[in-house]
Amino acid sequence: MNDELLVLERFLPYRLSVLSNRLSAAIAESYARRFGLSIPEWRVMAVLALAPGASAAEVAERTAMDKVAVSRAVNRLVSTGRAQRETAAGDRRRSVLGLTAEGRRVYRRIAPALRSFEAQLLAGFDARERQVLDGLLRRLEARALALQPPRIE
Amino acid sequence: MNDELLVLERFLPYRLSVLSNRLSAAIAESYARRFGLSIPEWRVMAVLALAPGASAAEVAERTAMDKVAVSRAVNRLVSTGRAQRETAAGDRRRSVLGLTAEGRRVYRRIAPALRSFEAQLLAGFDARERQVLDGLLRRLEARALALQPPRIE
DNA sequence: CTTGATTAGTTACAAGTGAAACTATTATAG
DNA sequence: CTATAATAGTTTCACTTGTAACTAATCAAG
Repeated sequence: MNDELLVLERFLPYRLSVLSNRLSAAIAESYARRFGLSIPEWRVMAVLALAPGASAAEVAERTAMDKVAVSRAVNRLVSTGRAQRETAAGDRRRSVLGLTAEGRRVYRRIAPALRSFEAQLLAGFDARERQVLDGLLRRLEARALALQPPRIE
Repeated sequence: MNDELLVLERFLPYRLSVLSNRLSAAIAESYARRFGLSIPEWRVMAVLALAPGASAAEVAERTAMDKVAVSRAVNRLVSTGRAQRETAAGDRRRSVLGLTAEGRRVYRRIAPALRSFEAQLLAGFDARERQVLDGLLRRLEARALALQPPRIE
């Protein structure tokens, strides 16, 4: 294979991008249709369900979103009555975020459907294969963080 | 593990999204800095390098982009002198796209750097592991296409 | 204390994106 | 042949997103 050429369809970052976009689009379309949620909003909800009381920075950390995106998503969630924002007692810069009862209701509708979607996605994979996949992804994740960006001269 | 909960960090579509975004961002930043190319522009170039004479629809097909994005990317490439657009002889709706000499020059600078980035990303993987990864991805790609979106009631 | 640096989060603006409407051309049915 | 439908690609408009600048609060050095 000529070293000067790059076949997009075989280029790992491209394949991951296409696969990931297809999955995200299918998933996002579902909760957007039913609840008018965007991807950032859903991600914030998913974190707040497990980490109630988190600050915006913690949510950003755990969702791989930046703080601006979190701020906007939280605003929409608050204005639709799905999340609440208070000010931290000890540090009035920090916000204390959480789902409302309504937010938890929405979450409980979505989370199981997504888990079952994931289960179907992995339906053809036995336990060993899942472990292998997990391990390979874990190593790719680590390398992606450590690697230097391509140097183009 | 409670079936009502979804741990974002272990949810496969989310992991793929974060991994893919990190990789794409690192790569895109490189060719953006050096050549002012966006991701859509680079993808179009990558296809045209291998399939000169393709139409916009063929490019859209092979890059998983929609036709609007292709149209805009081609416009920018043409205006920066990296691609050329002619009208197909037999069908004047269809365009015949290709890289200019300058476009090919840019491509030859970028493609090897990206291949070497991919090589580094996979540096810790032996031949068998690469094959396994390829096979697992292939199956996920197939399932992603076949699967029905989550049904949220 | 008080001043400068840091941190949390928001706002503003420019650029990018997607869906739908549109133009031009070719294909098809009657 | 027309008239209608379908196809290729572009334009438009509303919306999202990303970067940088900003505000408010806390921290740290002197």
